[in-house]
Amino acid sequence: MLQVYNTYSLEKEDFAPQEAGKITMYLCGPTVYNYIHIGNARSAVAFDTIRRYLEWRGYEVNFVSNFTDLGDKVIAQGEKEGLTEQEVADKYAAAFAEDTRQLNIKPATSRPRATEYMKEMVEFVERLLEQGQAYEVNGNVYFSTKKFKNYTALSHQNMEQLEENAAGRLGEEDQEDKQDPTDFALWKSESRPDVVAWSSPWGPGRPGWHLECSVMNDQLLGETIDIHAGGIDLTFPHHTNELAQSESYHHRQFVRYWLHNGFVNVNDEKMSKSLGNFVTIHDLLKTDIDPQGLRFFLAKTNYRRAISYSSDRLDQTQGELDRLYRAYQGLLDANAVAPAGQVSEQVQNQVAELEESFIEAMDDDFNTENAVTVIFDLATLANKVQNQETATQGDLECLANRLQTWLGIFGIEQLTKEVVLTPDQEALLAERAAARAAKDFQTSDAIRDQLLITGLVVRDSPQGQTWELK
RNA sequence: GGUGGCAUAGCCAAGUGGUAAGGCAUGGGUCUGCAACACCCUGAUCGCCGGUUCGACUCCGGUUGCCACCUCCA
Repeated sequence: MLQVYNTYSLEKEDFAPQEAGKITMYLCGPTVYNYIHIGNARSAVAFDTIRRYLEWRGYEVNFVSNFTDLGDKVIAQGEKEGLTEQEVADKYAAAFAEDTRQLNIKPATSRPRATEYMKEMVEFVERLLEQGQAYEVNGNVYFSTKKFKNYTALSHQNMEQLEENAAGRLGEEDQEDKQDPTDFALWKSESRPDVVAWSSPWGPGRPGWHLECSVMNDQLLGETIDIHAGGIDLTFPHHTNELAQSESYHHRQFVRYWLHNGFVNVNDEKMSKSLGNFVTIHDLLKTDIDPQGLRFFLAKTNYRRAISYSSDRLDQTQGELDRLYRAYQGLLDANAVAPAGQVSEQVQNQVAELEESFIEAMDDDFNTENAVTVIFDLATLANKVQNQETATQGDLECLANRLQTWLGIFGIEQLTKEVVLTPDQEALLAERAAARAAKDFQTSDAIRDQLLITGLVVRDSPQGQTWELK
């Protein structure tokens, strides 16, 4: 039985979607005003991994994730780069697509943009006004938090505390307009002449930051969705306000399971733009790192746990992944010379046992640490079996298949590395093979060192030389 | 101040009452002409104090340190 930790209840709960076999899932996507950093990518990777697991378990997942393509940050970036809001959004949406492609994140079922839902957002606000949940002042529309019961249920905050904190930082304008310091904007008037604004019954303006997610959920997934995901920092105020809006609008449960991912830390601090301790995926991928190593680094830690980022840790993870690559490659190599035959009962049983463990781990709120342990157990088994003369092609294929499947859930799908040899390397390898045949080990060892300098690790086996990129 | 979370070997980390999974690194061994790969072996009493219990990393109380949210933020 799959269990997930619900931020709303602070407990692991049995997971059952509204409709058997189908899951509606929404992930809060980025504001497209800049390149994403490792922390942003973690959220995308974590929930992509969860999605892949759910799909492997047979669910059909309708996965919606948005782009916020308006707002102060987009405007400010536009001024900095001399671009319009639209141009900024397009540029960084494209960059997001490229970064996430390299991290092998599956495209969302739908990727809506806020500006595509202006009409619906205005209608949404109108209805909240009609219902008396909101009020309009000077072209701004605010949501009355006090008129929504259990406003703090998701964030587990204390309403009095929240009010006290909010009161202490109200701007002048807010002070005049807001009836209560905890009220939040559904619509903000915009009168600056050179800034994009949308028309509304309350005059030109822009939607409040939480509105788009409520509206897109409503439009694309329905009144009640199964999973709503995002970073833990979104719990308050973003998700709190979304929930308040949507449930006020529909008068029914908005989200069945709230899932929140932990941060990527640098020196025990949250990676963030404001602290300046961030590394963008865009820059990182320019280096010679293996994108899959980065993906594995982000995916192998349970989504709720904090990840400490450092290049040393990234390297360590790469070493782990390389071991898995080698196990897989070994299976393929062995398969080429193994006798044909069905999978043996022993291998079948061992693999079945491992699969049970794998599922048990992932069913426990996506315990990826334990799932990875199972993958390593499988790799060890694969390494042993491929060295046995009795191994059949059926055995090897069975093991390779499982390794591929489970790593695939983690988003690691390219398990073999295509090595393109330079003419020099080819010549050296041929020369070395000849030297070895002549038992001229001094020459062959020298050539091995030479090849290592060119980035090629050469190994000898009974079948001859093998090589891989360093 | 309020709220949520974390603290296990050099590093990453599993484990919620019965004498501490796994990976990386280290050291030793087998294999190898040598090496690499692979395989085998090798390490911690679980932040601290107290309590409950036949027995606690695991429950309870306290304490220390760290992080996050309460303002935009994955």
